[in-house]
Amino acid sequence: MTQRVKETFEKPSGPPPAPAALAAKVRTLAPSMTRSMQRVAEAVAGDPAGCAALTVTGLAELTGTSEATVVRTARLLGYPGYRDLRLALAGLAAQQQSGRAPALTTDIAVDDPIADVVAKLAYDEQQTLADTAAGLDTAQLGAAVTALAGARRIDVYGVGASALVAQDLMQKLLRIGLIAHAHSDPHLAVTNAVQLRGGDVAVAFTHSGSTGDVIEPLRVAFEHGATTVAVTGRPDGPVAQYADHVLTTSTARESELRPAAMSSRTSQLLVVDCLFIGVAQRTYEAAAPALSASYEALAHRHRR
Amino acid sequence: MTQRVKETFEKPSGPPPAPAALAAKVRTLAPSMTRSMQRVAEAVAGDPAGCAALTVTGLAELTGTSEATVVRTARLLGYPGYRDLRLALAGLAAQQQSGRAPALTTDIAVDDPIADVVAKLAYDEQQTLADTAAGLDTAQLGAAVTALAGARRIDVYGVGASALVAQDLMQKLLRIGLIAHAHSDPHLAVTNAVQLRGGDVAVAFTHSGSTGDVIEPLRVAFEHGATTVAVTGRPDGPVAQYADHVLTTSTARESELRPAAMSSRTSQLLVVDCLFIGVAQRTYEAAAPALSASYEALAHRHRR
DNA sequence: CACGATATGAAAGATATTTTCGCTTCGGTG
DNA sequence: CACCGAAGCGAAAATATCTTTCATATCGTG
Repeated sequence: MTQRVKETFEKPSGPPPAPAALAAKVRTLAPSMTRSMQRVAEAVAGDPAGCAALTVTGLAELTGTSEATVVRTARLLGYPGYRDLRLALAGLAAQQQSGRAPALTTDIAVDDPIADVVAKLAYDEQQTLADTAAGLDTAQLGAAVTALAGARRIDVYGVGASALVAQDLMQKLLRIGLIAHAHSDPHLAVTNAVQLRGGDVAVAFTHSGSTGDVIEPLRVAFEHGATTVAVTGRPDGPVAQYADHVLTTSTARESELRPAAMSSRTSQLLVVDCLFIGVAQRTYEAAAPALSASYEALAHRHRR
Repeated sequence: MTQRVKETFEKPSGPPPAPAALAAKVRTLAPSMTRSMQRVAEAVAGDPAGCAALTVTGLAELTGTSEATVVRTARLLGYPGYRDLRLALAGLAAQQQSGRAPALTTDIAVDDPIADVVAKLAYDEQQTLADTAAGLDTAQLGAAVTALAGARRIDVYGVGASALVAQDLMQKLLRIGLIAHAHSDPHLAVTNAVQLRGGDVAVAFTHSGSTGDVIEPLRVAFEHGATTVAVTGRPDGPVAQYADHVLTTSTARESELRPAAMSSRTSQLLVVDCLFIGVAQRTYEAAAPALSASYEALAHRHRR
């Protein structure tokens, strides 16, 4: 068995920097930012139009940081430099200007009436979906789909809330005739990961990007030559180290009443759906009959 | 000695240069432009996005002119310099980009590019959320929340894709200190339902409203005096017969590639979240510490 | 409290933009 | 037809802006 090691760890190599996904990206990457960078990111996300009018030096002064920090932030957000961030900012500003009013989210309070809770939750989850869609790297997604579609065997890892997402992916893949297993028991996951080899695929779900119980089996799968996919909210987290393809899920603000698990689940499930549809497309000949077959099988279990 | 004068163009004194009116401005000012400037203006009006990516030098070369001419053109168009023209160009490009609607009303086709799949799925799920929120009966929801918050014991039923939703609800309820069990095995579900009595709550998830494996335990729970809640897409289906409270989930159109399970899951999960937040609000005193406690317990399982 | 790792900004270095300035062209004029 | 002046134009200098480097400051950790 050859020891696989990932060489480049910093360049996300995302194709073109996303235009509208900026706010989402800021939120997604915020945790991995330093204090100074967060100040810059905050300013940028808060007032795109205003910041677009500033030079590096200007923005540095405004945020009480240095030019270097501004450039670093721009890089982290996926642009080659400040100049390009600025262009994107101008674009964003123009969109907001012409488009609809920017989204403002209110937190859910303890004494909110139930109707408000429904409205706010629905809104937040819609936002999460939009952010996720905007932030998804379609190249990575396509690569993951290709790998899945041709896999001999697929393992899916996830614990806690992500275990359900893993199950969901497994169910869907099974339904179109692929061989998939979802593991939520870390020990069994590792035990099974050892069986994987080239041509197989391992998918790990972890919002934090640092869930040891999920990283471990992914690492084993990676080192055994399987194609590995990480679905995480922290594309720069430890899990990415062992992932051939990283799919980024969006992070919504969480509050006391709304744990992160809630929006991360929504986000992860969208990714699952995308993977599923993508694979179904690629394997259409085989998937179509399988889909209707499983539907038929269910019919008789329904009363009438 | 010849008196040399700094080459300046009159400021139109218009406050900010218009963003979208650029094409018009080019046409208006074309007659007063020199040949070289016209070439530049033409390029700019013809391909804003492309030009926004170019530096002065680049645009000068592209148009076969010089940097100076490019700057002069920018001035004539009302911008202080090329830099600002470039920003406006980026904004214009972004507007045009977002302007054309991606025809999201269509179904997902087998040959849709992956980017379209993402957009359509996200859009559909957003739609599902909106529909669900709009169609949810807050009175029923409130009643269900009240029942859950005061329950001695909670059973949750769901099979197939709904099993995951049931699990999700269980996980959330457990996290705030309630006693909940999710059953996906119909036999065990019935066996356990027998244990329920007044003050207990049973929740059933079934999109079709006619899944026998889920209706049966709910019926048993109902007959044993438990408060029963049905989350279904068919509020008039068989399951409603044994439900004290019916929460309606939305049904999106399904197609060959997009099974109903997909949108029903999204819809059901929103209901779960609403129930969860509702209960957390009612039991805030107990829930708040429980929430942070479970968060703490998880922390050490994360690397770093 | 020492240590290594990371974060940060000042200033040097590289690019991009703006200005300067002379060359060229062209139309009119003596 | 030679001459002149005005306007167009671009090469290159001057300036502004962006990027990189590097030394210092800071933080968490053992």
